[in-house]
Amino acid sequence: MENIGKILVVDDEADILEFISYNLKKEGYEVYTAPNGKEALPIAKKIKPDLILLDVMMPVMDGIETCKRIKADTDFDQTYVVFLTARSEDYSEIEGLDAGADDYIAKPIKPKVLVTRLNAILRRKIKEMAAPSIKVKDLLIDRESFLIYRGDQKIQLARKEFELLFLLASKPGKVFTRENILEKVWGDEVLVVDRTIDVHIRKIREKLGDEYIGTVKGVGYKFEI
Amino acid sequence: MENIGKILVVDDEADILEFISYNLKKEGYEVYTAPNGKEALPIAKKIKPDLILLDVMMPVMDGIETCKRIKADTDFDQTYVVFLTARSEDYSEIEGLDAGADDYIAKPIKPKVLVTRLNAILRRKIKEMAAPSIKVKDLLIDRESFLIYRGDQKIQLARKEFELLFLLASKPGKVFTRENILEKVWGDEVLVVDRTIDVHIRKIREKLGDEYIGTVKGVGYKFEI
DNA sequence: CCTTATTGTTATCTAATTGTTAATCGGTTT
DNA sequence: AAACCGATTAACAATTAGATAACAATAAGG
Repeated sequence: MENIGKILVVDDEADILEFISYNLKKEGYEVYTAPNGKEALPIAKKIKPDLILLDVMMPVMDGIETCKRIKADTDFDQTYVVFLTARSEDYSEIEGLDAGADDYIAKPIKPKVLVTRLNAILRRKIKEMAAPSIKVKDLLIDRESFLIYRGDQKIQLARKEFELLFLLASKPGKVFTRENILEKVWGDEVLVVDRTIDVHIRKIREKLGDEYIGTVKGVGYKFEI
Repeated sequence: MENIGKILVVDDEADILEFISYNLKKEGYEVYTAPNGKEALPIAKKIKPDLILLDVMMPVMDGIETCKRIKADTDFDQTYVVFLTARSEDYSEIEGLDAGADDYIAKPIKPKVLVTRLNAILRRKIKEMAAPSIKVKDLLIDRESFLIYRGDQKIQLARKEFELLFLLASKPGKVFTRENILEKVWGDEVLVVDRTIDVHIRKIREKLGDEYIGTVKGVGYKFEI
């Protein structure tokens, strides 16, 4: 699996650290760990993680304090912070929000929930940072206006169609498997059947012509160079 | 987080300085500090802050005096000054007004209040500095008179309708999400439901015709080029 | 204080988008 | 040539988002 992001996990219990770490690595994340807030900060400074997963209750420096320091540091403008909170400590939700956390995950942690939530958060992040427009062949695919320009012709695609084309066009020539596409365009919360993608591909071809999207039988689709 | 403005905070108490600084940075402001009026002036000269947050009671050079000097300097035409005043020192309100302050915040400071007030002030500032009128298609959208001119026809929009149209027209073609619109037109203190935007869009379309504002389903609205 | 205009909410209707299914096609394999 | 495979395509169904109208709350002006 490709490299999809760096995550720093901070928790004082070695078991939990390993459990989370294992599950995230399996997912393809680059995982770093720290046993408390104090040690976490310099590590974070160095590796610039995309996301920091922070236990609220820790010795030395707790999650709230760590989060505050992270959010106060402009180096971490691009870093998401997610709290791990025991369900009983729901007071932390208030404090945590105040400290600037971006999301919460309640303990006990289920691997599926963990991975799903983090995927969702990081996908959002990637989208926000994505280039607003792509130029390929004679097309300009423009996120600002959600239009495809071909010469002075404007072509309007439906939202999903647009996202799908945008994905393929973001790496012309690369074959995206249906699994890929599903994950990136639909997100893993949603469950749709494979054929749905084919149908959307067809709609795009109808609107743009057949010359842009190629089929690689048994593998997936790609934007033709 | 985007860069939304530069703020210079001037106070002789290091604790307060840090407290304010932290809360404003969290909000995305670029924050500078100074311990008194005398030191504040050269810093202000250099960084040209959008807003100066000024404690009234300070050694070396107090807030009133500092404010007078700032307001006397044409370099700071564009700079807002907000006083921090202890509730008991209400006399300062008179003096402060006299010195040309734009607003007051009473100590003890609550982070929410601080941030909300400054956001409001700076939003107002941004609006005031924005181009007073926009020409798009056959429309002249004029802030001075809050009127829309089409040829020699004058069209009157309600305030919110005007602001909304003005926003969309400020970047013709760009799609604004409802979230975008809410933030820019309503501001984050107010909470209104998404449909409200739709209704305002409809009102604008009623008054101007359907050809100006386009809908991008699942995304938002845009001013049609 | 009353009236009116503005602003905001809600429920219903409509149309576009999105998703499913199944028949069909074209190429490959046996 | 028959069976097989995955992709294409058309037709249809489900879902969702937005338009709209009618109404309620709030603010502004006389």
